[in-house]
Amino acid sequence: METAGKLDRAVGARAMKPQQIREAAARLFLAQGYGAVSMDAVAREAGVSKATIYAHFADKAELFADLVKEECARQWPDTAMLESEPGDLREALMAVGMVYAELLVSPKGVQTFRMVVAESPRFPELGRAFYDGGPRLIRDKLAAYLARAEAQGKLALGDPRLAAQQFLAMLRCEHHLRALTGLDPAPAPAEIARVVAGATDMFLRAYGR
Amino acid sequence: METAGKLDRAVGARAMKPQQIREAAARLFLAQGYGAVSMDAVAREAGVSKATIYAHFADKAELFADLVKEECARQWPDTAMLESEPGDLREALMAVGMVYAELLVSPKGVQTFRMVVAESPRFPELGRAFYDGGPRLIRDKLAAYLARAEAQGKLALGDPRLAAQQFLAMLRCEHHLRALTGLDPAPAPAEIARVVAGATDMFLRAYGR
DNA sequence: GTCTATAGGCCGATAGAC
DNA sequence: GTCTATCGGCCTATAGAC
Repeated sequence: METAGKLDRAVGARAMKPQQIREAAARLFLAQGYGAVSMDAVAREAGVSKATIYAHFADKAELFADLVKEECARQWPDTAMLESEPGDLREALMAVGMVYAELLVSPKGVQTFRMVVAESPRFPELGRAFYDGGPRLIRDKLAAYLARAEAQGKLALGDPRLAAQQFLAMLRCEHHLRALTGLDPAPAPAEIARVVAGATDMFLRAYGR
Repeated sequence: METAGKLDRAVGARAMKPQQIREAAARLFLAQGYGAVSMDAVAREAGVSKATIYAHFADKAELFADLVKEECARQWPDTAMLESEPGDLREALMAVGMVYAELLVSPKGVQTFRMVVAESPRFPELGRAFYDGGPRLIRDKLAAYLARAEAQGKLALGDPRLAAQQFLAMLRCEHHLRALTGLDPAPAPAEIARVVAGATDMFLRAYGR
C-alpha cells in the first residue's frame, strides 16, 4: 500500500507494525491467556500477517514473555509520597493504600496478576519481574517510611518490614480475591475506600502512639 | 484382559477406570494447566485409551471443571475449633492461622489457587466453588467466633466481618505471593509460624482488651 | 519488511470391532 | 466398557515472491 508506505517514512515510524503487534498481543494475551490465543488471532487483531510477527519476534513464547514483563514493569503506581519525610501518618497510609488497592482490583491489575500466576511455572522470569517490580518494591519503600516514622516517635513497631507486609496484605483483601476469581470484576470505589480505611485504622490502633 | 475383568467384578470396582482417569487428570491439570494438558497425555497417565475417557466424560472442559471443583471442595482445613465457645483467643487465632497459612503455601493449595485464578474467566463455576467453599466459609466462621468473643468482653471490634477479613488477609502474605509466582515454592514452616504469630499479635494489639 | 501460501504436527473427538 | 485406528481441524512456524 503506497500511502501507508509514505506515511511510514513521513513520520519515521519504522517501528509502527511492531508496535501494533505489541499492543494487539498484549490485549489478547492479558485477556485470554497464553494457551488460548493463537498467532493467527494476534495477526488479525494487529492487522498484519503472521509472517510479519515472526519477522520481529522469535516465537510465541518470546512475544508473550516480552509483553507480560513490560506490563509488570509499567503498571505500578507512583509511590513518591513514601520518599518524603513522614507527615500525617493516617493521611499517608490512606493515600498509598488507595492507589495500591485500586490497582489490585483494576482490570489491568487483575489480568496481569492472572497471567503471572498462571504462567510462572513455564515462564519463571515473569514471577521475578512481577514480584521485584511491584510488591517487593512497595513493601521496601513502605518499610523504610515506617521506620523513619518510628524514629520520629510516631509509631511503635517491632519489625518495620513485617508491619509493612501486614498493611499491604490487608489491601490484598477479599475484593482482590473476588476480582481474581471473576465473582466481582469491578468492586465499587466506596467499598475499596472502606477496606483501606479499615486497614489504616487497625494499623494505627496496633502500632500508633 | 481376563484377570483384570475378574478383579473388577471381584471387588465390585465398576468405577475403577473412571477413578484412574480422575486421579491422572487431576495430577496433570493441577500441575500444568488446562491448555497445556492433552487428552492423549491424560490417557497415557491413566493407563487407558482416549476413547475410554470420552465414555465417562463429555469433553475436556467437563473433565477439567469436575476435577478442579472437587479439589476446591476437598482441600479446606478443619475449622471445628471455631465452632466451640471462645477460650484463649491467642491460642485459637494461632491455631486457625497456622492451618490456613500452611494450606495457602502447600503444593496443592498453590496449584488449586493457580488453576482457579487462571481459568475462572472461561470456567466461572470454578471461582464460585473455590470462594464459597473456602475463603468465604472460613471468613464467616471466624467472624462469628470473633463476635462471640466480643460478646464475652474479650475484644472490642467495630465490624466482626471486617476484622476477620483483616486477620485472614494477613495470612495471605508475601509467602503466599512468592509461592504463587514460583519464587519460593516451599517456605520454611518456621517462617510461616513467624507470620502467623505476627498477625495474631497485631490483631490482639488492635482489638484486644 | 511485508505479504500469500503451505508445510508439518498435534489435538479433540469419534467410528467400529470386540 | 474398552480398545485401535483415524478423521478433520487448527496451530506454530517457514518458504518464497515482491
